[in-house]
Amino acid sequence: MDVTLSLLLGRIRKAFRHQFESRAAPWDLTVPQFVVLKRLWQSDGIRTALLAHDAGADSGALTGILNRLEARGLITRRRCEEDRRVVRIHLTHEGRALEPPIIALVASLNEMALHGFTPEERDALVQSLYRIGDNLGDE
Amino acid sequence: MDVTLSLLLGRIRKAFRHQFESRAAPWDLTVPQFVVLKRLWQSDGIRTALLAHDAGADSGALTGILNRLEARGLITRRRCEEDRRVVRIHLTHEGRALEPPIIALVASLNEMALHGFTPEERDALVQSLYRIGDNLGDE
DNA sequence: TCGCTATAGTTTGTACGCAAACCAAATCGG
DNA sequence: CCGATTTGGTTTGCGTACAAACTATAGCGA
Repeated sequence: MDVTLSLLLGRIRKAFRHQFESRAAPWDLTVPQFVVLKRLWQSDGIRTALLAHDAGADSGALTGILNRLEARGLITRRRCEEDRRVVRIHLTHEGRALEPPIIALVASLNEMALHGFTPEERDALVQSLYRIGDNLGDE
Repeated sequence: MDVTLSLLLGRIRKAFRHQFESRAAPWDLTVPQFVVLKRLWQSDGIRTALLAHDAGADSGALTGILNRLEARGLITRRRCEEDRRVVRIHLTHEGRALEPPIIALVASLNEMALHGFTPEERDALVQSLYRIGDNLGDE
C-alpha cells in the first residue's frame, strides 16, 4: 500500500473530470459548476453560504463560479430583503433546463465508474469512503 | 447512491489535504509538492516529463512546482548534455533530508484514514479504487 | 545540407481551492 | 442610542490543473 491513497484518489478524480467535461462539452460545464447547479436544482433560491458549504467550495471560490454561471445566464443573484447582507441564488429558465440532460449524463458516468461492481461491492465501497472521511475529520 | 461519488471523493481529498498540510506545516509543503519529492526520493535525476507523468501533473503545472522547490533550495535543474532539450531534476541535500520525516508523516496519515479497517477491507478498497480508475479510462 | 516535423519544457490564460484582508449590514452590550 | 463585534459576500494572492501557444533542440528525408 505504497500508493499513498491520495495518488489513487487523484487519478480517479482526474479521470472523472475528464469524462465529465468531454461529455458535458455541449454545455461547456466544469465539475464544480455542475455541483453548484445540482444543489440549486434541489432547492432554488438558497443563500450563498449554504450553497458553498453543500457544494464543497468555500465562499471565495463560489463567487467566481457564480459570476460565470450568471454571465452565461444560468443563474441570477438577488439581495435578500429581510437581511440585506444575504444574497439568494436563483436558477433561470436556461439553468433549470440543464437538469435532465446533465443528471442523466452523471448517472451514466457513475454507472461507468462502477461497471462490474455487485450491489454489495458498491455498498461496501461507499461505506468505506464514508468511514475514511470520518477518520480524517471530514466534518 | 445520489452522492455522485465525485462529491464523496472530493470531501476525502479535501480532508486529506487539510490533514497533510497542517502536519507538514513545519516544512511548508503542499500535497503536489510532496508527490513530486516522493518520486524524486525514489529515483533522483529523472527527467521532467517522467516526473510529471508519475506525479500525476502535466508538464505545465510541474514547471511551477519545480520553480518553488528550486527557489527553496530543495532541488536543482540540470540540462542534459546528450540531449539539450531534456532537463534532469536533482535533489539537494536539503531535499533529500526531508524524506524520513515526510514519509513517516504520510504513513501515519494513511493509517489514520484507514483506522478500523481490517486488512481485507483495505485490500478490497484499494482494488475497488483501481477498478474504478480502469473503468473511467485511467490510462 | 536544408527544410519539415517531432519532442522537451516553459509560458500564458482560464478555472478552482484556500486563506486572509475587506466592506457592508446586522446585532449586541452598556 | 452608539461603538464594538459578528456575519455574509466579495476581493486578493498564492498554488495548482489543464489546454494551447511558443521556444529550442533533435532527428528525418530529399
